[in-house]
Amino acid sequence: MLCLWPLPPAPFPLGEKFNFLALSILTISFPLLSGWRSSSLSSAIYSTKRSLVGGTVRFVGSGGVQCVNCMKNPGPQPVPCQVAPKLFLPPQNNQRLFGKSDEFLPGRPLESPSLMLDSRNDDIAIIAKSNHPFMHAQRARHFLTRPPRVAEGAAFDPMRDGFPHLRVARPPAEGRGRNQLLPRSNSTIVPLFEKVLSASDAGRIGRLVLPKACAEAYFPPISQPEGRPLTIQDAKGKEWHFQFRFWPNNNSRMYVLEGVTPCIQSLQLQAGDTVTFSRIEPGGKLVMGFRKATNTVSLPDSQISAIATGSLLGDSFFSNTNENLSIVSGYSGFLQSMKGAADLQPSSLFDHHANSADGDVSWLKADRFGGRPDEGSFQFLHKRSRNIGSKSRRLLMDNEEALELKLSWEEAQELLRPAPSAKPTIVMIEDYEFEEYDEPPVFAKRSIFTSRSTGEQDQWIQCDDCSKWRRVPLNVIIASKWRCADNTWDPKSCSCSAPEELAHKELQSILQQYEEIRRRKSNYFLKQSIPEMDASSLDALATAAVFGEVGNQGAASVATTTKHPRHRPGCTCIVCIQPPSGKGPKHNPACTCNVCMTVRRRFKTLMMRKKQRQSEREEAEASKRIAWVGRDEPEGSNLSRSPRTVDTTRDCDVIMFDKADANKGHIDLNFHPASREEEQQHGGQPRVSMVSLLEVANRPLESYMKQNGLGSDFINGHHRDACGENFKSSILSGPGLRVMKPHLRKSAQIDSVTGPVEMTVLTFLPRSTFQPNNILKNEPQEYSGAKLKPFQAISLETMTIRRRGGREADPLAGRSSVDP
DNA sequence: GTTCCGCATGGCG
DNA sequence: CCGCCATGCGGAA
Repeated sequence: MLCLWPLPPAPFPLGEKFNFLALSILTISFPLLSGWRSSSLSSAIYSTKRSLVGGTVRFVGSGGVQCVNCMKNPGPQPVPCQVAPKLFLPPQNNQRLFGKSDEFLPGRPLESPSLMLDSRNDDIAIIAKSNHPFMHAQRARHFLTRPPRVAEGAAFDPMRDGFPHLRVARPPAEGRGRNQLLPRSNSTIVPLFEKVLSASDAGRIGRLVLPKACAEAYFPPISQPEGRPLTIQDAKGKEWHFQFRFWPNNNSRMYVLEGVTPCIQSLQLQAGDTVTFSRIEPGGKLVMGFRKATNTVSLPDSQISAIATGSLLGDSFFSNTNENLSIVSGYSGFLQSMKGAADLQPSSLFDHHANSADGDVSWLKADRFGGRPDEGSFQFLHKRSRNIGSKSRRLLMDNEEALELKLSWEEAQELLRPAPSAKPTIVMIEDYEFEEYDEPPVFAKRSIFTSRSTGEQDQWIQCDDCSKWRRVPLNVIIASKWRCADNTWDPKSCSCSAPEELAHKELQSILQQYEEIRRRKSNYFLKQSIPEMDASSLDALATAAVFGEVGNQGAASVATTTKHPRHRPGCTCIVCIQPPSGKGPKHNPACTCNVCMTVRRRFKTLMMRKKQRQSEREEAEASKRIAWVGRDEPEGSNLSRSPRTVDTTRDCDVIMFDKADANKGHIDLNFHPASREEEQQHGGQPRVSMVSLLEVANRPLESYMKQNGLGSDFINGHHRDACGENFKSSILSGPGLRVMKPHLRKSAQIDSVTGPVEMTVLTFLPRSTFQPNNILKNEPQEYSGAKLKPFQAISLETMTIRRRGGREADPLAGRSSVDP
C-alpha cells in the first residue's frame, strides 16, 4: 500500500533546493491486526508539491501500525478496518504532517526498555536497530540549512508546530487529544534529525559533530561552551552520558557531542552509519537511534549529514527488536509519484531491509538503478550529484560508488577501453614503453574479438535484447546497452529478427573459448595473489603463458584479438600489424614443449638480464655486458629471443610471442606452440634440443646464475635495482594477462623462480600507482613497493604499459653452452 | 608517548 | 562571500 503524505507547511522559506529533496522509498509492513494494515510505503522524491495524499498511522507499543481512522484496540481478533481506505487519504485542511492530526506511527512492537519513557528532558534513548531506516531521506542539508530557528530557551520544544510526532505505545483513546497522551501509554516520538557519521565522528576522538542548526533547534540550549550533559539510552536500555557542547568557531559555534566513543563502539558504528536523534513526548526525552550502513548500502545522500526530520516531516521511526515486524516509517514528505517502484531492481541495501519485512522494501532502487525514475527522481539524482562535496564524496565512495564499482580488477579491465579520442604518449622507462593517456578510460560493453585465418579480425557484441551476437567493426566501442537495432554497420543484422551470422557451433566454440580464457586468467590471478609462490608455480606460470594460445585452438577462425583496445585501425604498431595465428594443444603445467620450456628459460634469461644491468650500473662497463651476452646465448637462435610481445587485448587477451620467424623480424601475435614445434621439426632448423632446454629450465636458477657469473643476492630479494627490476617484474606479469597488482610482493615477483615470465602486459593502471615520474628519475627508493599504493581497481588516471618489444638483445643470445 | 582538548583551517555548498 | 563542518594541529594533561 502506498502511503503518501503531504508536506507540512514549510517552517521556513523553501528554496530551490527544496524542490529536489530526495526521500527514500519506504516500505513498511506490519501484522494485520485489527485496525492494522500492511503497507508498503515507497518514496523516492520529496517535493514541495503538496498534492500528495496523506495518511495516518500510529505507532503503538504493542507493535505494528495502527490506523488512526479505525483505531481498534490491537488485539488478536482480526477486525477489519472499515475505513481502511482512509488510512492513506489525503488529510484535510492541509494539515501538517504529523501535526495534530497527523501521525505516522510505524508499529513494531516496542519491547525495548527504551520506550519506558523518562520525563527527563535531556535523556535520549537509543531505540533504533541496526539497518533500520529511520529517516531515509538523506537530504538533510537543505533542511538543516533552515531548521526552525529558535532562540535559546525556546528550542527543544517538543510540541512545536511542524514537528512530526510519533506516538509510542497505545494510540490515544478516541477523542483523546494529542496533548493528552498519557506518559508510558501514549507517547509520541518526535524524530529530530539524523547524522551520517563522518570519519571523525566514528573515530576515536569521541566527538560527534552535530549539525549546528539541528543542535540549536532540537537540543537543549546551551550558552556556555561547556554545554551540558545528556544522557542517552540505547535500545537495550543502556544509558550513555554525553556532553553536549560547542566550540566557538569563526564567530559561530560548532556543536559537538562528546564522549560518544563508548557508545559508538558499543553499537559498532562506523563512518557512514547514521545516528538518529528523536525525542519522546511528553517529557521531551531525547532518544537516539542508529542505522547501520553496509558496504552495499547506498546512502541516498551521504553528503547529507543530518536530517532535520522534525522540521519537515519526520514520520520515520525506528525498528524495534521484533524481527517479524519491519516497520519502516514513511518519511512524511513523500513522493509525488510512486512510478518506478514497481520495477525496482534489487540492491543489497534494500534487500537487507526486505529481509525483515513482509513487504518489499525497495526504496531508492528506482533512483539508483534505473527504475525509470519520474521527474522527481530525476531531480533527485541531479540534486544528489550536485551536492556532493569532497567529504561527502568520500562517503559516497564508501557507500555508493564502492557498490557500483564492485568489480574485480580483472573484470574492470575487461570493461575498460581507452577513450576514443585518447592519444597515448609514449614514455620510455628503462626498456619499457609506457603508453600514457591523459584521458581516463571509458567503460565499454564487453565484446569478443575473433580473428579469421586471413588475419582479419572481428568484434562481436551481444544484443541486450535478443542475445544474438553481431559483428561490429573493430574500432567500435559500445558504451553500454546495445541492441541489434543499433547495428548500423550491418543492415542485414540490424534487427533482432535477423538470424545470427555465426553458426551455433561457431558461436558455442567462441564463447567456450572466451570463458575458458577468462577462467584461466582468473586462476592465474589467483595464483598471482598468493604472496609466496612456490617453485612449482613455474609450470603454472608457463601454462599461463600460453593461455592465449589455448584460446586459439579449435576453430581456426576463432581467436581473441591481438589488438590492444587503444589501437585503432591504421595503427602500425608492432602489435597491430601482426596477424593472429596459432593452433594446437593445450599446455599443462608439466608441459615440456618447446614453448613451455622456452617460457621457463625466458624467466631465467630475464633474471640474468636484470643482474646484468645491475652489474653494469655498478661497474659502468658496457663492454663487460657485451662479452657476457656473447657467452650467454644458449641457443643462438631465434628461439632465444625474448618474446616480444606485448600486448594484451580487450576481452580475450591473447599471448603474442615472437614467432620463430625471427629472421624476418616477424612477431606472431598469436603464436602457437604447436606451430613453433612444427616449424622447428619440419620447416626450420631445430636449433635447440628439448633435452637441453629441459636441462636449462630445470637447473636451479641460482646455480644457473652462478654458472653465468651472476650473484644471487637478488634471489634473496636484496637486489639493489629495486626500482627497475621490481618494476619490470611487476609489469611482466602473465602472458596476455593484465597486471592485477602492479607492484606487490617483491619477493614473489623478483626472487622466486616462479616469477613472471616475459610476457605480455597491458593494463590500465592508475598513474599514481606507478608513479612514472619517480620511475623516470630512477629513484628506487621512491619506487619501493611499500611506497606504491595498493592497486586501485578503477582509476580515472590510467597508464598502459607495454613491454617494449625486442629492443634489447636477449642476453642469452648466442649462448651455446646449453646447446647440445 | 599518548590522549585529550580547544581551536584553526580549508573545502564546499 | 559566508556559513557549515570535517578534520588537522598544537598545547596541555
